[in-house]
Amino acid sequence: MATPPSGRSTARYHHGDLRRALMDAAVATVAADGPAAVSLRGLAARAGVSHAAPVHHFGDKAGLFTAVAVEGFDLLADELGETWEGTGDFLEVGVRYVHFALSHPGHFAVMFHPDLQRGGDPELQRSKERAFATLRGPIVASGKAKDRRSLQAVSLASWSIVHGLATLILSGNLPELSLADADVLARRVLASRGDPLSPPSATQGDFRGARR
Amino acid sequence: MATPPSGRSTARYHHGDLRRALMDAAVATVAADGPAAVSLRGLAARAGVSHAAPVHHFGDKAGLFTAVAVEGFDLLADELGETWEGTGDFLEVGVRYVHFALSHPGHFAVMFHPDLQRGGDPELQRSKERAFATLRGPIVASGKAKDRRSLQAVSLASWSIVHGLATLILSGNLPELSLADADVLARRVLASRGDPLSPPSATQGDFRGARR
DNA sequence: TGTACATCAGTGAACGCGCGTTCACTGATGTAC
DNA sequence: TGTACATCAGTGAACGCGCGTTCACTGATGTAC
Repeated sequence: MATPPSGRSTARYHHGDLRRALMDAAVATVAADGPAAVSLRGLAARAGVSHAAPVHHFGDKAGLFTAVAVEGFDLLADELGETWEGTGDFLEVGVRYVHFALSHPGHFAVMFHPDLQRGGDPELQRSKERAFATLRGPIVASGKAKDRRSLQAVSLASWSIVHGLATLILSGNLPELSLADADVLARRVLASRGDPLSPPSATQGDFRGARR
Repeated sequence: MATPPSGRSTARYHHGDLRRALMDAAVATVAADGPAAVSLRGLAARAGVSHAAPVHHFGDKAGLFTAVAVEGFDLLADELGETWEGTGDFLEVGVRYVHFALSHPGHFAVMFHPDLQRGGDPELQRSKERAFATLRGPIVASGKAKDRRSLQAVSLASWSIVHGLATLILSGNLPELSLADADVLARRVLASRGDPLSPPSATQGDFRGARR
């Protein structure tokens, strides 16, 4: 048996790599029409195989979405890690998060809808933890978060703003943007954190101390 | 004809208020299982009428979701406006945004999925604009956003962080929280904006100037 | 006050469609000897 | 090198189900006179 080029040894029998083709079809379908538009029959048709074939590879829809989520978290961890290593700039890590979401909309939607996935899957846990570590790492390393509670608040604030911006763009709540324009917008948004509502002398954060 | 208690004059014929009952069923279904779980037949069954009845009130699913979105934006505008009037504290407006999302998960999901709605609907446009004005208003009033571009960046940053936090909680990406605990968490997250990565002397924003 | 008519909310049968799942099968690839 | 067998990816027919939509209808409410 010819070993397939990628790591997975059970692929590349008849179809070539049906597993890969089905995941690609799923990702493209989610990106175009959302997770609700995915059906195993539809993916099979798109990959050019009979409608019962996907069962062999993923069991059911949740199995397929779990595989997509794992791949997505691994890709995200790679991209964020690379950005932090390359720039040492946490703002750029945030910009990259948004960039990832917009350039992998199919993966992104599946990753953050746990109800589509097999919750207990150990590989999913691993890839998720690895991705979160790339956001948490730089914050911990800075030594600014004294205790667990403040680490939680700070990392959740960072995660929320980039996740919120990505979500608003992807869900169609902002005007259409090119990928390059989105990078510029994300950079501007993340750099704009001086609080417009606090007194000029004590600019701290968007929300802090904002009183009329 | 007895005028129904609420404004809408065509309701309250046979069923009592089928329009209201169908919207309630839709909101509850979305909150429990997401928009994809909504079918006109299912809502009809839930409201105790025949499966063809909903067509009379909404035409189709998009019509129903549009009505839910309008109601949601109006509720959100009421709540945010009331909070700003009552407290004058923009941080509390943010907390209230998250609180609204968690206490009206069915409305919230529909509101921010424009592909479910009738895009051109004028009442939808109006209610949306009114809701956005309650976020933009306090920022403009502060006079801190000099030009259009900085107003855009600042308001989008504020919107992103609260929308992101709400979305992460609702989509099941954070541990389960009571509504009261979520208020506390939101307050802590929004108040934590001192940048953990910038030098102690120039604390500005989570992302700004974060270099190793 | 009473009758005749118009309106319209809601009914129920019927349609065609795409879905997930099951199951006996085919045929290509890999392995034992 | 060659044959016989095992494995397993993918097939295709069949099933029952819930869906949106259409359509002729019923019957309650509102209105004209």
